[in-house]
Amino acid sequence: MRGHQVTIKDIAKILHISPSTVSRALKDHPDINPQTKKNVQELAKKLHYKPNQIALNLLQKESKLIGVIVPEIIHYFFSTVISGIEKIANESGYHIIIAQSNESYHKEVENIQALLSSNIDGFIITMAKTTLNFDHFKNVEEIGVPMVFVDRACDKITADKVLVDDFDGAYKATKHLIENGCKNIIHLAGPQNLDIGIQRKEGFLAALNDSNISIGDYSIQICDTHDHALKLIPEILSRHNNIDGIFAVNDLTAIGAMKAVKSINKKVPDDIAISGFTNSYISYIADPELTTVDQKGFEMGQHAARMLLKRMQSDENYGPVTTILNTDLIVRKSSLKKK
Amino acid sequence: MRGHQVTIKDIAKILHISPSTVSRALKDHPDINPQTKKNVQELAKKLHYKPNQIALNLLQKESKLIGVIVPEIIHYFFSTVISGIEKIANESGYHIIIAQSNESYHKEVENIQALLSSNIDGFIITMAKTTLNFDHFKNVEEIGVPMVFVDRACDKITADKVLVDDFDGAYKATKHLIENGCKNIIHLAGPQNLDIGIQRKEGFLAALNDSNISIGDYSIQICDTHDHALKLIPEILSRHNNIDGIFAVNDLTAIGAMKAVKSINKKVPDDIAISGFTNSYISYIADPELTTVDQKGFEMGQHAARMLLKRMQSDENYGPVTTILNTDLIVRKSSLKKK
DNA sequence: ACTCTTTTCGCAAACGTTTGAAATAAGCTG
DNA sequence: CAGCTTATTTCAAACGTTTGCGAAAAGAGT
Repeated sequence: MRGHQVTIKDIAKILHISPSTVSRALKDHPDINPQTKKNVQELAKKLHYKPNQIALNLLQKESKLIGVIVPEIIHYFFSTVISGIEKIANESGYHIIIAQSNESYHKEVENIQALLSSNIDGFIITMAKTTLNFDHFKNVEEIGVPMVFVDRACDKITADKVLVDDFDGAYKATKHLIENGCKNIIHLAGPQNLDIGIQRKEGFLAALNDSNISIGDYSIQICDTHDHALKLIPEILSRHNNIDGIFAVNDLTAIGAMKAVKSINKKVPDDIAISGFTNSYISYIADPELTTVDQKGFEMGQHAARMLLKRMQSDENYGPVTTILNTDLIVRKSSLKKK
Repeated sequence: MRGHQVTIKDIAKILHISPSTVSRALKDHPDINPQTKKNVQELAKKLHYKPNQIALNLLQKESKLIGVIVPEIIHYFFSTVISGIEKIANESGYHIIIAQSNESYHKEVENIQALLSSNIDGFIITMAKTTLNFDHFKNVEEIGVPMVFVDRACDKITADKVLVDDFDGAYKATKHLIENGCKNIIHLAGPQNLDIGIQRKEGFLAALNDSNISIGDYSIQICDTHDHALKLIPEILSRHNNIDGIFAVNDLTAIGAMKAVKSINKKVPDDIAISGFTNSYISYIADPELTTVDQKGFEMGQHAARMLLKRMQSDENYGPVTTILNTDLIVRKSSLKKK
C-alpha cells in the first residue's frame, strides 16, 4: 500500500554512480566532485529523498527511542512526567514510546520484553503497584540497557532514580495544617508496601510529634481512593467528632474526603481543613480549592530524561545516581481556617 | 556502554552451524534436524536470545510503530484516546510513539516531520486548535503513509476519520436540561473555527428550537476554559437573573461555571442546572457530580487504531472512511432539579 | 619517461535477519 | 554400483546505509 520510498540506490542508478558516492555526496564529503555533489543533491531534493532511519538504526545499533513505562497515563501526575520526558528527549533527537502497565505486574513484564525487542535505547519506568518480583528489571540491567526509575523506585536494582521528598512534603503539609489551627488531624494513607505510602505517613507522624500532638489509634487510615474516602470519612467523623484536619496521600482522596465532609454539613476548611498531595489540576478545580503538595511531575520527567541521556552517552560505567527533588506546599483555601 | 545483544550469528558460531540453520531452527522449520533444533532452542533460551526488531523492520520495510500526535496528554480525553489506541495496537504487535503538539501548529509540523523520518508505519492525529494550514498532512498523504484523524478532522485531507456525534450529544444534553425544568439556558461555546465548537452549538440551538424556547442574544457565550467561566458567569447572571441552566462545551468549563454559580450563593442544580461535555473524571469529582456527555475517548482510540491497521494491511486503495460514534448522556446530580 | 601525489570514485564488508536455491551426505532401489 | 530420493545444511542475496581501503585517472615534479 505504501509507495516506494526513494533510496540511495535509486539515486545511484539514475545517475549511473555507486551508492557510496551518493551517500558521500549527500553529506558533503570532501572526496566528492562538486559537480557530482550538485547532481546528487538536486536529484535527492527533487525526489524527496529521506534517509531510511531503520537502516541507520541497524547500522548504528541505536533506535533513538526511549521506552517509557508508566502505570496509567490518565493520571495527571504521570502525564506531566511524560511531558517532561518528551521535552528533553526531543531536544536531543529522541522520541518516546509509551506503554502502560495499568498497575499490573504482568503487563509490565510484557511491555519490557516487547520494548526490548524493539531495540529501545533506554528505559524510564515507574513501577506498577503490584510489582514484587524484579527479574524483568534485572534482565534489562544484564543486557545493559540503561534505565531510570521515576517516583517509585526499586532497591534491588542498581539504576538511576528520580524521587521526590515524600517525607518532607508530608511533613510540610501536616505542619501547615497544625499552624492553621488543626489539633486533631487524621491521615488517609497509601498502601504500606510502597515507599511513597510509608514516607508520607512518616512525614505526617513526624510533624505531629514535633508539635507534641498526640496520635490516636484512628489517626492513620489506609485509604487512597476518592470513593473509599467518600465512604470512610462520615463513618470516622461520627465516631471522632473533634477531628479538624485531614491530610490525604493524594489529591483524589482528599477531594473524596472533602465531598464527604460537606455532605454531613461540616464546612471546609473552618470545621475541617484538608490537604492533598500531588497538585494535580483537580486540586485547583475543587471547591474550595485544595491545598496540596506539588509533586513536580514535569520536573521529575525532565530530570529522568536528562539522567538517561547522560547514561546513554557515557562510556564509563559510573555508579547509580539517585536524585531527590524537593516538594512545594501549595496553599489554597481548603486549609485556611478563618478562626 | 550497552552490552552486546545475543544474535543469531552468536548462536551459530557457538554451535558451529550457519546462521540460516539457526534462524530456521528457531522457527521450527521442518527441514531442520530435531537434535539441531533442540540444541539451538536451548542455547537461545539460555542466552536470552531476542530477535533484533530493527533488522526485521529493515527486511520487512516496516517499523511496527504508530505515530500518535495529540494536543496534550494531560487532558483526560486524549489520554483515554491514547489508551484505546495502545490496546488495539499492542494486540497486533505495534507500539505507539507519542508526540504532543501543545495545540501549536508549529510543533505539529515538527512532530510529523520527525516521526516520518523515524519510518513510522502510520499516523493517528488530533489536530491542534491553531492548525489552519494543512500542507504537512498533504505531505504525509503524498508519501503514502496512512493516517487517521480523531475527534478533530480536516476537510481538505482525504483520510480516515473517527468523530463523535457532537451535534447529537449537545442536543441530548440540552434537551435533558429542558426536560428537567430549565427555561432559560445559556451555552458556553468553544471556538467557532473548530468543528466541535460549531456542532455543539448547533445541537444546543436545535434542542431549544425543537422545544420552542426563544434564544436571547446572550444565549451563546464563547467561553471554553475553567477560569473564563469563573469570571464570566457572575457577570452574566447579574445581567440575566432568570438563567436557570448552563450547557458548557466541556467539563472543565462546566465546573468553572458551577463554582461561579455557587460563589454567588445560587444552588446547583435547583437554581441553575448544569451539563458539561466529555465525561472526564473531574465530572465525577465535582460537587455536585456533573451531568455530561460521554465522548468515548477510549472507543474512539480503539476505532482509530483498527481503521489504521486495516488501512495499513490492505493493498487496495479504498476511499476514506469516516466513522461517527454515538455519545451517551450521563445524568448526574448537577442537572436534576428537585421539584 | 618515471615516480609521486592528488582527486574522484567504487568495492566490499558490516549491521541482524530471512529465504530460495544449491550443496552435501546418506540411504534406498533395481 | 549407478541413479535416485530424502534429510539436512549452507550459500548468497536482500533490506538501506555507512565507511575503510583500494583503484583509476590525471596532473605535477624530476
